[in-house]
Amino acid sequence: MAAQTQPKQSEAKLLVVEDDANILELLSASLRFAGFDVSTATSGSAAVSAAKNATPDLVVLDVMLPDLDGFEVIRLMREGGQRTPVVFLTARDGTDDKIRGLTLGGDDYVTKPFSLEELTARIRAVLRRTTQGDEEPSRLVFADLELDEETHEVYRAGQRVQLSPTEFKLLRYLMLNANRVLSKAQILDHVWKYDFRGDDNIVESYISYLRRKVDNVQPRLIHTLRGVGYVLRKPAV
Amino acid sequence: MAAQTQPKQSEAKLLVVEDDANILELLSASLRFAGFDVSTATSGSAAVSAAKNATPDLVVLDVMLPDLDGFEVIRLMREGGQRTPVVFLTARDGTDDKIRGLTLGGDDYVTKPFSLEELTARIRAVLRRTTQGDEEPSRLVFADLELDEETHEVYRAGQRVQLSPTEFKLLRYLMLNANRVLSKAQILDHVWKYDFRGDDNIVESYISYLRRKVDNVQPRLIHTLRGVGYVLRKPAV
DNA sequence: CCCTTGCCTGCACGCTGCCTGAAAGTTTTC
DNA sequence: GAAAACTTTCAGGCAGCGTGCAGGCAAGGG
Repeated sequence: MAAQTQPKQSEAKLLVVEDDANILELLSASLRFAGFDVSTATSGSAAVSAAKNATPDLVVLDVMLPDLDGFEVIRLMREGGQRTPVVFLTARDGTDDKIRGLTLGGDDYVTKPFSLEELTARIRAVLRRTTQGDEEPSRLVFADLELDEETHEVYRAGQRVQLSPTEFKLLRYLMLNANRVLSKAQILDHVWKYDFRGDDNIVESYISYLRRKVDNVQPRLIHTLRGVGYVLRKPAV
Repeated sequence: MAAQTQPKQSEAKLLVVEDDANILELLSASLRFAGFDVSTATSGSAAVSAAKNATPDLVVLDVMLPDLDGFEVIRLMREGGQRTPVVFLTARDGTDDKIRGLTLGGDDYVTKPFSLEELTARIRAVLRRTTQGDEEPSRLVFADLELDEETHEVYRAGQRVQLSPTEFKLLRYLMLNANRVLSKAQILDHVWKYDFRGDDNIVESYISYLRRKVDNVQPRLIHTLRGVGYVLRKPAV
């Protein structure tokens, strides 16, 4: 495992609202580690008052809560004059029409089960577009590799490359952690959904796909460290 | 065994939780020797209260415990507001799917059987990244020999050298104990897994590999003390 | 000076970890 | 509802690695 101080947007204050203790723990541990200042609540009413006191920059909000649902929570918060952006966590139902139209106000949502990579990417995106003065670019660059988080476009040596969703998430994770050695377990924990029960081999497969698509030219950027993991870096000097 | 005052991070307080008496003894003895301030517990509930009282900087935690499992222990500790980082000890079973998610939040894990070298390296890595102000560099330097614990890169006289996992661990152990004479038995005990039952000759073999790869230039740094052991040091003046 | 002992290292064997092609299963798209 | 795209699993193959063995060499003592 490697340290993971996210370059910027760290210290943004997040309020995470989730009643499932396991998921709350999962979220708060990894978001704190990603550099956010995290506070938590486990019910709708607690969330409303926490939002009043803590004035978070963004709320991560499960829509399914024991007392009020997420929409009520937001309504109450906004009646109080707060216009805090929100990333909702929703069940996969799909039938939940209320979710539709959420992205209009600059908010976003992620369906459960999600991957941490995906959630943090959404959080970063929402913060990026709600923070005026947008110092935060949506384009990741490493060597001659470029990845645009907004348009989902990827270029290697100027050439456009088409990636599948999982390939894209994996590459983004590698780029965000360039020069850091990542174990397969770590990659699995961040890039795959938290309920994934497959084995490490799938990481090998996707590394293989990525190599074919974006690392088929010199210099090679994706390196294997046998028995340890993978790392995105410029070759040794 | 020789004295082994680790340069820094010593005096960090560790809580070691393990129900197997032999392993607990092995761990606490060698971690104390490595300069840590070690307290112990042999059950999950004892661990929770010990953590409350002793406020350790890091917990070394077997996931398999007679009463609560390691995950419960951590959840209880964190519900109590403690954010202590953890290095988990897990069986190699693989059947334990709870292992997923362990690398989140800056924690890490080591599978049994492990080598002491490996465990202490993980402990140091976790402490390094959870201690703010990170005074602790991940780079070991001795003469013109450099070893980066995070990227696993090794340089001799500026030249990049590729090492196998065991070669890397052995060199790290030598560098951490530079100027200290290490017997073959001692090296075996620290660098190889604790259930290794082979003979001393394997240490000779790996010293030989290391010499070829990183000690093939002047001045020679790896020295044999016939009948005693090996030592990494600059030649006598 | 020779013998003993400890150390060095080339070699070989088997194992493990990794890569990748292909098939099977799933989801999305049209 | 069919086709396409994507995800996941499986298995074969390969290279790197760990380990034991044995021959040779060097150091030190008698």
